[in-house]
Amino acid sequence: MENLTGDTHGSEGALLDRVRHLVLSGRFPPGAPVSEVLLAQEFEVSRTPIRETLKQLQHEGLVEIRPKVGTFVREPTRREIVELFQLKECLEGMAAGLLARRGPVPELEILERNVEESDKAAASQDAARYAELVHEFHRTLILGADNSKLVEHYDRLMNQLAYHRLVLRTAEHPGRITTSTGEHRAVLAMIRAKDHFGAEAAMRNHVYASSRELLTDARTAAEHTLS
Amino acid sequence: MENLTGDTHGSEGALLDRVRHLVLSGRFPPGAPVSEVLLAQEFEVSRTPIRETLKQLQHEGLVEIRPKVGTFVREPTRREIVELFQLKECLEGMAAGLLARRGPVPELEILERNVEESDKAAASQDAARYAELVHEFHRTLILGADNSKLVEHYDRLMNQLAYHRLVLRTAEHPGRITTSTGEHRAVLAMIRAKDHFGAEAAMRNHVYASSRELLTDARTAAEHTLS
DNA sequence: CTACGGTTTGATGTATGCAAGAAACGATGG
DNA sequence: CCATCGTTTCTTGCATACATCAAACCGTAG
Repeated sequence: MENLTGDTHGSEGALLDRVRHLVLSGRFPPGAPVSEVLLAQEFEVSRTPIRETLKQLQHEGLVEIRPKVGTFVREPTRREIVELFQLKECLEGMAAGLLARRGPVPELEILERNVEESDKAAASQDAARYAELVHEFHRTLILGADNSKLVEHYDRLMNQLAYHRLVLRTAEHPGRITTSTGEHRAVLAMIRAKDHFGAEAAMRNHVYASSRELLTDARTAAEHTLS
Repeated sequence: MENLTGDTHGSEGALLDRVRHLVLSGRFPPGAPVSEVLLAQEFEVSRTPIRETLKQLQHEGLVEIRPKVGTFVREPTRREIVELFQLKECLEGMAAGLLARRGPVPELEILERNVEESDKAAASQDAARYAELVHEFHRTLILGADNSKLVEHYDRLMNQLAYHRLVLRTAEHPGRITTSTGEHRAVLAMIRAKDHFGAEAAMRNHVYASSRELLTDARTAAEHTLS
């Protein structure tokens, strides 16, 4: 589950990943300032590489840099989250379509095994394992599209969604587990049938359903917090 | 035609845009080294802001930074270009669909006027004006989707496509002019009819056709260069 | 009590100096 | 003549010092 984005550019990206992980860990509440000197002390480096890292994170949408003022943890608005899910739907639908066109590729077998494992995890009510498998399914699908630029944009998108904070809650819905696996199977069936059009539609439908679930969940969770 | 991306973050982005413009101007051939000190002298600033700028451009895919070696103008491979056009098709199709759902919005009138102007430009064989209008059409469509994250990803995508180098050649095909406008009209008709499904399909078709044209053009251009 | 202006403070933005490493160059041995 | 190894040189990578600016603070006047 470590290294979600998969971008380890040698030794440089290590710092970026560490800072990103720190920001996403919830140690900084949304809107909190992220001081350059504090991070520099934390990671025992100078401000210069920290600055570059923060610029990257700003580009990823994780933090907001107000010039001459400071860097702050960015809390995405509900609207932005909806927008990001629309994009997710678009990109993952595209991936499903492309994968369907490719024919029999090794990624298909990985996806097959994934749904099998998902069934086992669902049967044993292993929410953590199930969430991991869901993540793996989506990422394998993206990788299977064989489009490196799609992967790049998808990674950026998922970073913007602050993956850790949002998506992992899906597994907390026991009812959602079977539904999700069923939708995964539907997508796979379309891909196997080389129906790229149907595969795209099925994937879009799945992403849309998941996002709706997450969004209503977030709303009720927020209401619970308020009450 | 300046400021293609529209991202002028106060005074900071100015340098970024200038460096990007310089890199895209063809003054550096693909693969050429982009020295930090040279850029620093060119823009009369220190190496520090130049470094940050180059990191951004690397993130945009315009340059490649080899650690401890240098920064080099990145020549996208043909495959990458194809991948980017696939993404373009996906994103612009999504935008057309979203715009169709929105109903009557001011962007629609802008698009209407755009095709009118395009006809005029085509009639007078004003290739430059036509190219400008084509660009404006696509960007208005993206903006009309009312999805800020889509705009961000689209801008990044267009930067990666090294817009100046590739797309502006479209207008050099006299035959393509009318075809393109016709496809624009088809998309607009679907949007007016609130057929978001058809709008997306029409837009995808248009982007695909344009990309095919550009890619074959690039191939023949390369062959001409070689002969 | 409130509004306003000067000051202080703390942050970022930039410039510069030094260290480290990779590629190019040349000398040397075969 | 060619391969190889040491050296040189140019680059980036990082650390530090200074400049700059925004926001908070406080004292004062109304």
